Amino acid sequence: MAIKERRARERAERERLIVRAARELAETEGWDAVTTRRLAERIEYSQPVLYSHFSGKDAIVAAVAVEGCAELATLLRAAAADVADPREAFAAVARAYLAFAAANPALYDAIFTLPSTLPFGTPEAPAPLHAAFAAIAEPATRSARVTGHDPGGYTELAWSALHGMVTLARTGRLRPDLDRPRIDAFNAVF
Amino acid sequence: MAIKERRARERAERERLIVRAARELAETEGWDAVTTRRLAERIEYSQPVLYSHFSGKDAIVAAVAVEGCAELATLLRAAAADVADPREAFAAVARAYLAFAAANPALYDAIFTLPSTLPFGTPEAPAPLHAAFAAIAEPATRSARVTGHDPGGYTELAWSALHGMVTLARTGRLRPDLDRPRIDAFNAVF
DNA sequence: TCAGATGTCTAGCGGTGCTAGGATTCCGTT
DNA sequence: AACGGAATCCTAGCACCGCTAGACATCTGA
Repeated sequence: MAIKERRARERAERERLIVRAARELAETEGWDAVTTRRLAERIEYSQPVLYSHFSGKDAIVAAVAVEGCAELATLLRAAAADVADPREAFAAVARAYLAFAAANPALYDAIFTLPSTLPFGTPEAPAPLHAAFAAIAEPATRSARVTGHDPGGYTELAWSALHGMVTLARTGRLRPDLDRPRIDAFNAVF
Repeated sequence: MAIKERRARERAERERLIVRAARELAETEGWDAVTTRRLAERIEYSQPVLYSHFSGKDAIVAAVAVEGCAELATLLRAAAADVADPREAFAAVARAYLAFAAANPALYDAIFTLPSTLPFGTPEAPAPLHAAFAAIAEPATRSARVTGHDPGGYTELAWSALHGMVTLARTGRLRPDLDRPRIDAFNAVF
C-alpha cells in the first residue's frame, strides 16, 4: 500500500507546484497573464491536469489567496507583537499591511480584489482567512477601546481605509507625494 | 454642406447609443456580460462599428465612467450644498457617495475599480473626473481645517475609507449588520 | 499474463476582443 | 443623368480564453 502513498505524495507535490507557478506568474506578469495554457506549460503538463487538482481557474486563484492570507497573518502578528501601546500597535499593523500590499501586489489582489468565491465572513472559511482578519481585528479592537469607539464599526472602517488606499494608489488614483501625509492622517485618526 | 453635419450628428447619436447600451447592460447583468458582440447586437449594428467610435472595449468603459463621474459630481455637490457645518457637510457627502455606489454598482466599478486607462491625477484628465474629485476634496478640506489635519492626506484617507467600504462590502467581506456602526465610526473619526 | 483501474494527452467546443477585405451605399462632379 | 471615388458597413476570420470529451498509454493486483 506504500505505492498509493507515494502517488498521493506526488499529487500533493504537483498541486503545490501549480499554486507556486500561478503565484510567480501573477507576480511577474500580472493575473491577466495567468492562463490555464501558460500555467500548464509552466508545470510541464497538459491543461486537463490542472482540472484534476482544481475545479477551475478560480479555485487556483483561491488557493494562492489562502496561501497569501497565511503569510499576511504572520506578518501582521509579528508587527504587533512587541508594541505595548494599543494605538501604536495598530499603527504598526497598518504599516505592515500596506508594506505587504506594496511588496506582493498580485498576491494582495488574489486575496482582496479578484472576484473570488471564497466564503469570507462565514465560519466555513479556511483558517488562514480567519487568522488574517483576526490579525487586523484584534489590534484594531484594542485601539478602539482606548479611543472609545465601537470596535466592530471601527475595525471595519480602518480596514476599509487601508484597503482603499492600496487599491486607489495602485490604479494611480492617489498622489504618490501624499503617501506620507495619508499615513500620518491614518495614525492621527485611528 | 448640411449633409456632413447631419452625418456627424447621426454619428454622435450612435455614439451615445453605444455608451447607453453598455451602461444599461452592465447595470442589469454586470460588466462581464458586456461583450462587443452583445453590445453590437443591442445597438443593431455589427461589431466593427464599435471600433469606428472607440479604440476598443476599454474606451467604451471609460466613456461610461466619465458619464458616471459627472453624475456623481452633481450628486455630491447637491449633498453638501445646504449644510453649513463643515463636518456635517462632509458627512452628508460621504452618505451621498455610499448611496451612489449602492445604487449604481456597475457605474461605480467603471469609474473606480475596473482597470482603466483614464489618466486620473493628471491635468489632461476629462473635466468630469476633476469635478468628481473636487466634490469630495473641497468638503473634506473644509472638514480637515476644522479638525486640524493636513488637508491632502486627510482627504485621500477619507476617500480611501469610503472606497474601501464600497468594494469590501460588495464582495461580501464586510458584515452587513455593521453597516451602521461603520458609518457612525466614519462620522466620529472624520 | 492479463483485465481493469489510473493517469495523461490530443483535439475540440463555444466564447472573447479585435481586424482585414470585400460589398454596398452615398456623394460631388461632369 | 450617369459615373468615379469616398465613405460606410458587414462577413469572415485570427489568436486567444476556460474548460471537457474521449482516445491512448501506463501501471496495478489477481
